[in-house]
Amino acid sequence: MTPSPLMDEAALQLDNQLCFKLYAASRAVTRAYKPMLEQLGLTYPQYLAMLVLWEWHDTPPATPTVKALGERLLLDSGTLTPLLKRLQQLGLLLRQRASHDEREVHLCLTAAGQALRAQVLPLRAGLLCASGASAQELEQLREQLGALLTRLMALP
Amino acid sequence: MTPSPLMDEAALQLDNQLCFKLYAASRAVTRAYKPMLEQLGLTYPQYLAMLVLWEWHDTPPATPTVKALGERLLLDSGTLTPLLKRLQQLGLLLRQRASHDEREVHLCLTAAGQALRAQVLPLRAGLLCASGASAQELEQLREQLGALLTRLMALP
DNA sequence: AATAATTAAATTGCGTGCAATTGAATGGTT
DNA sequence: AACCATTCAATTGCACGCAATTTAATTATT
Repeated sequence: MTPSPLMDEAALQLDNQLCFKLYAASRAVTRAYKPMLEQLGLTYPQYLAMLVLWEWHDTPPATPTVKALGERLLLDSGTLTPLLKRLQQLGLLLRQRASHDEREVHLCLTAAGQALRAQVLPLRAGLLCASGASAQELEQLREQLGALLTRLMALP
Repeated sequence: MTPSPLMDEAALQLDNQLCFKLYAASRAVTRAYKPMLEQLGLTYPQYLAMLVLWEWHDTPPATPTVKALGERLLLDSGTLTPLLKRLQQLGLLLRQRASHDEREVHLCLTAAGQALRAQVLPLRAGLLCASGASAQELEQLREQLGALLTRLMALP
């Protein structure tokens, strides 16, 4: 019988830390995405931002604000502003002030930004597949992470 | 019947991305640790480094090298060197060149570094407990992440 | 022994994350 | 209308992560 790793000294062993596994797995996934993202010329957070913009390009808001994107990715303007400037310099999107509310900056995919999407699906196909994990297993993990995330977001 | 999120256009929706859930959950956990870590005066990566040093202080290597710590945390010297310098400035450890091999830098906990450990257990008690997740659920998630991590590390 | 190859840290440069502040624009109140 | 509070981006400062290079020390080869 294995004693619960949540009690006593074993509680502080690195291998018993969910937090470390999460931290390490997240970086390992980023590393796994690296070869694919180099093909696209994107960093990992830039790719996530593009995923959202592609998704919203189909079902509005077609040109979301920085704030809306930030709420989706759980990132603030301190992170997003420089990231979006780089995506703009890559020619993938435009950042334009809303005329009806000069505080807002709307993000508008360029033709190149839209076209890039087509390159992703084939590249992505070989990715987690290469990890050797089953689709079912990955989906289960994703759902559990979603549940944890929901609880953590309700905390403070 | 829900179609598999690994096929067609839905494959690129953010909510279907394991990678995003992992990325977001990892940052959310770091956020959840924040109040506790402020009590300790540590950042999250610094805390993970201390966890390893505390663990090894009991069962050797008592004074591991930067390389050994890096292999444990999956971090390189580019990240660890400045982090360890900060821990040294906090008075928690010493960095000293090995006399038998001047390339190696060994990490030696100070009395203050060892003493800090006692503060962690009580603080940690209220943490994931506050997340509302069961210990069983967290342990299952940790094991699945470990399995994914193992596969991802075998990749390139 | 001299040279080449390897190894361990440190350094450099860039792109996040995030707290905190700033600045401009809007909305609400009196 | 004047004032106040709120909101949205941008900015600043600091600490990671990580690729790439550098430096110094050790080991392997010849």
